[in-house]
Amino acid sequence: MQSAFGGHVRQLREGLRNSDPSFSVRQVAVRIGVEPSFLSKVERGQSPPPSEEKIVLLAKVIGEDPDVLLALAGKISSDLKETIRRRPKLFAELIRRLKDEPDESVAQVVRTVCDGDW
Amino acid sequence: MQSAFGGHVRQLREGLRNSDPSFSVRQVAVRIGVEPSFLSKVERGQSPPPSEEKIVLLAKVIGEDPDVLLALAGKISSDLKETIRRRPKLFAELIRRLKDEPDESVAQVVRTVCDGDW
DNA sequence: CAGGCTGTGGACTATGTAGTAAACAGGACA
DNA sequence: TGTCCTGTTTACTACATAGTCCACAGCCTG
Repeated sequence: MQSAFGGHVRQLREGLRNSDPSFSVRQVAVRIGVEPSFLSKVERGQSPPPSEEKIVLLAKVIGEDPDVLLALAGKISSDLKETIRRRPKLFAELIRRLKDEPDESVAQVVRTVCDGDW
Repeated sequence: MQSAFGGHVRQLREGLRNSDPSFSVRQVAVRIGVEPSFLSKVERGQSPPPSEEKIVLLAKVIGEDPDVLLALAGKISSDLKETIRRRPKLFAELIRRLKDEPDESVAQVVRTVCDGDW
């Protein structure tokens, strides 16, 4: 596979189209502000994924998590980038430490942050 | 200011040049594998920062933390990107939760991960 | 059978990225 | 005074990103 982004989008959109015909390539394209031919090519992997902005809009329209869709496009939300960019050493170390930890451990850290009295 | 990257690099390089004349624009440029004219432009902010690869090399040569130099260039190390990309929901939530926490709190989390029995 | 929808194909474009190549001007020094 | 190193200027290039625009063929419906 060469990106998985397009196929995933197509699958979600087609699913929605079963109950609502307005989820056609053309109409969804218009809703996110691109040409239908472009969305068509993106869904078939003939064009690389669109910009972050369009991906976020698309996520809203097809009901997917924006971070997940961005990840499938090989991108990362610019607000996360900015957060890391502001304290690079701190966040770089944190992320590298958690890199190989299982999901549950990372989730535990998230919960700790949530509960803790800092 | 328009990027701070160039100025920072120049400052570090000039500092090193005081005790070792081999830290000239030309020679450092050769060491990291770019044309001297390019490094010159980068240091003066006349060209945008170079690629991640060159920035990491440059960091080694001038003795700066690669993550810090990448941050000054508005970039993030690709290994961090990849880690987030693999588990987008998990890491997105973690980073957003820590976004506004003080350095010490984030450092505490890092230590927790370090010590903890997962 | 015309008009409207559907998806798609091909050509093109503008901007950004990541530099190279060649030449020029000034200081040091032998 | 010639040559060597210094930083810098200008022009140019190759490739990626992020799309647009127009055209076409197929289906359905009044």
